[in-house]
Amino acid sequence: MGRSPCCDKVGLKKGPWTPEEDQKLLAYIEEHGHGSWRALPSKAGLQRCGKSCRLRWINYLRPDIKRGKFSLQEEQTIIQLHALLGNRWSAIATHLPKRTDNEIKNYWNTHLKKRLAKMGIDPVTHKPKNDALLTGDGQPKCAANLSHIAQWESARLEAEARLVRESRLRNNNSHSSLQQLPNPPCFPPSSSSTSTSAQLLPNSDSPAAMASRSLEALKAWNNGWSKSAEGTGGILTRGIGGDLESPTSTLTFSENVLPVMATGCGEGENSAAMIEFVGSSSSCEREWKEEGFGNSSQLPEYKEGFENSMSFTSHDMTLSIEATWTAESLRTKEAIAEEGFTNLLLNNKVERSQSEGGGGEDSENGSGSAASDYYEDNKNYWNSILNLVNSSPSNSSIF
DNA sequence: AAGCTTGGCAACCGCCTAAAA
DNA sequence: TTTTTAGGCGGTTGCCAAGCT
Repeated sequence: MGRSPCCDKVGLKKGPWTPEEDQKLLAYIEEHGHGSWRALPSKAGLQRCGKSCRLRWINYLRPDIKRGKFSLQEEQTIIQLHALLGNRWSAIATHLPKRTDNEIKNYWNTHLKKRLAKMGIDPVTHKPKNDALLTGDGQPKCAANLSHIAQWESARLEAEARLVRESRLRNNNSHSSLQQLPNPPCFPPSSSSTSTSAQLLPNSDSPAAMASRSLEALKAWNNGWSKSAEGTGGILTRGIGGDLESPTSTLTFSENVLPVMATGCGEGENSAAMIEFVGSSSSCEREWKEEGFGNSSQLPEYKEGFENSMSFTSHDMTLSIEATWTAESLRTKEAIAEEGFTNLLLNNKVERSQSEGGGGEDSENGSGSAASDYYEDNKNYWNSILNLVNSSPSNSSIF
């Protein structure tokens, strides 16, 4: 039962804006700022409701709007963030500063969604539609892991975003110019079985206390990473243990890993968050083994995909399919920057489906290839999402 | 050339949330 | 503490242009 629309008033104009109306609105805002949108139309001499003025300004008249075709990089960013955030267009738009949420939403609905669907990727779940790795009950075997990982990473990012925001508030609490970021909605979804950052950071506390606790929480989080990394031969592996444990998710941080980023958002960080899929990989691997694939060294396409397609340097493919990006992998960054992650991913899909062609999915015995590709794509896909987010502007209001 | 279909996009609508009263 | 209201968000609609028959 929301409020009645603000445009009920008779006599208010609806529909497309005329150049004259645009001019009036533009002139008024340039001179006075928009102030109260509700009061603006009468002050500006417009027969429109405030909401309509606001939309027109935000989506069209604002001077810092970039219009026209979306670049490959922008497409990639949208796809990646959509995989992580879903239809939260305003959050996605914060990573494309010159694009409006409406424009992104439209572009998704008219272009990207269809393109992904064409490629056989479910635009909602970002997973292959005809999943050859379905379990008996029709659930993708690794889907739950991916979902959990995304949820946990989201929670972590939320905490980081809060921390940054709160630190700034703390440091600049007298600066009214600081833009307030919107309070993030509860995320990850309620299905998440353990603590979320929302629980870690109760809203009732003062910003300073919250910042302090945020810091502690993040320290604990990151300490956990580094501690458990000891003895893993340089690959920092951490099950989300203790009170942050997720039953299915395992993330990995690496101190010396260089981020493979196609977006150009991040450059030179020494630490990049990367999903190692240790939990999911081993479970997937176990499942593959159970299905007669033996060990993962019998997944040549998987390894080849790492070495060629994404230029990974693999470590011990047999044990846990752990892989990391080393300095050698930097060429990947350049390659991807040229080719674009989206193309890389989507072309892989196309080529694969074409090569599988005619006979469709080899869902029986031949699923080794599909399984490995699926796994590889998941890893690549989500790693790149996380790298994207990790290298995003610190003031991004992603949540 | 005319009619029809499809795709793209601007704008609207309804709901939610947080702030103000 | 409760109610009201402005702003914001995501879903949807409807218009228009381009392409097709």
